[in-house]
Parts: sequence; C-alpha cells; structure tokens
Amino acid sequence: MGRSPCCEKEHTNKGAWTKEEDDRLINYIKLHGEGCWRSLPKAAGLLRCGKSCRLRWINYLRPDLKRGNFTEEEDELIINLHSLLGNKWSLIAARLPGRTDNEIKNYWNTHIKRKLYSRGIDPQTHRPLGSVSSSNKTSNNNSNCSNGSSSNVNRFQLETKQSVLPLIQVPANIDNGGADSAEDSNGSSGLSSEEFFPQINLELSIGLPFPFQQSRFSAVDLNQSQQQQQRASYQLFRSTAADVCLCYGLGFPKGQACSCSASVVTTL
DNA sequence: AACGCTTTCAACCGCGTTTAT
DNA sequence: GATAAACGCGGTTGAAAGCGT
Repeated sequence: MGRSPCCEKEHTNKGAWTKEEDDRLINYIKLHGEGCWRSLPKAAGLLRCGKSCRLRWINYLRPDLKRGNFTEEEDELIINLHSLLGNKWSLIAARLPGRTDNEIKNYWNTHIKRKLYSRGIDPQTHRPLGSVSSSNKTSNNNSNCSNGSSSNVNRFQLETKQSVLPLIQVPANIDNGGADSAEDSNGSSGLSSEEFFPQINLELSIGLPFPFQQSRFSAVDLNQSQQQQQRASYQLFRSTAADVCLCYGLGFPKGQACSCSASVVTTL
C-alpha cells in the first residue's frame, strides 16, 4: 500500500527553527496542549510539517527538559540500560527524566561509545573488545543478543527448532533477588513447552541482567583499575536498574508470573 | 587570518506500528 | 478485513562550532 507524504512539501519550511517559530509553537501548545500534530502547524500559523513540530517540541522546547551535561550517574545508567535494551533510545530516555531519545542517541554516539572503547569494552556487545567471535557478531544486530554457548549464562530467549531468538542475556552466577529461574518456572507447570508444542521450544527464562560478570571481566581481560571500575558500575547498577520486574511487559500483572519483590515494573 | 579537519547535535527521512474509517 | 492516515522511532545527514596547523 502506498503512503502519501506527511505534509505538503512545497509550502513548508525546513532546516533550523527561528525564534519566532519556536514562540508560535510554544504559545500554541500552552493554549491547546500537545497532540494532533498534523493539524497543529496550520492552526498555529506555522509553515512546518506536523512531524517537524512534534520533533522540535519533544527534543528542544518542552519545559521539562533537563539542559546541560550528562552526569557520571546518567552515563552509567545509560550504559546499563543500553546493555539491557540495545538501541531502544526511547525506552532508555523514559528512564532518564528530562532527557530525550534523540539527545541520548547523540550522546551515546559521540561520548559513551568512546568512553567504553577506552575501558576496553565493545559498545555494541558490552563485552571486552575482541572477545566476541565473528559468527556472533553477524548472527544478530541487537547488541545484547548473543548465541554464545557459555554454560554459566542463562538466556532469556524464544527458541524454536529452526531458529533461536535470544533476547536478553543474563548471567547465572548473580544474586538476582529471588527471581525464579527458567527451570523453576517449568517445574511448577508440570509440563514443558516442548510437551505442549512439540515443534516449538518456548524456553523462556527471565532474570536481572548483569553485564559485569566475572567470567566476562576476569583478571585476564581487565587490569586492576578496569576491574575497580566494573565493581563501581555494578554497585550503581544494583542501586538503579536492578529493582525492575520485566514480567509486566510480558503481559503478566505484577506478582502473577514471578515472585520477585521489584518495586518497579517495566513496559518493555 | 585562513584553511582544513573533526566533533557535535538539531533536524530530516523512511519505515513500522497504531488508529480511524 | 482492507485501506489510509497519523504517530513514533531509529538511523542518517549536514550546518555550525571547535580546534590544530
């Protein structure tokens, strides 16, 4: 099916916004609120397409935006969330009040990537540089998806006979606050997913992600200061991102699918 | 001062998803 | 259910600023 352009290209301004355009947009949204971006430009007297207005408002004019440099805490939170979510910038932004997805994406590409490289960490895989085989690199674009067969790693994955779709890689040797393992979940049902659907193995497991496990960051891989950095990052990680229940995002009301005591449920 | 290279980030583009008809 | 319109997202671009020579 074809798509018509989102606006009439001939009569719209492009490029940088002027102060007057900003004022018009701000005044209009103050009076009428956000929404209906397609009709907004005309109503506000702007020669812009609705998409452009929405972007300008969300990324620059919104009053609740936090301006200024990212803090060290924000840096670490972004890194941790990226290791969990990959390039889902809007989801990451949702956990950083006052920051936009565009801002975080830009910051990731210009600062954090470099920071991770300087720590000897691959920003896509969140593993030590050079530790990922080429087959893994090409198997899936998602940064946190790995088909690695390490025995001490639980995987949150959707698996079929034909293909494996790992979603979130979770180490087994981390205290996960009491979240049940895949084996426990299967055991309680009495029947495995393979018994229900012989052609499909839905081996779902869920747990808290931890990108700093010892097996990945052993003394062989990292020097002393890098190990110290990882330990500090882990402490911050536990204090920020660890108290999150992912079950809600899978459609289960909190507490129905897991026994963890997380105070935050996510809508992944 | 002039030039070229690099970095930054606001804005655009195309596409997938959701909603309305 | 099919189609079109609108929305939202992630990747990419390009102008401006910064920096070194």
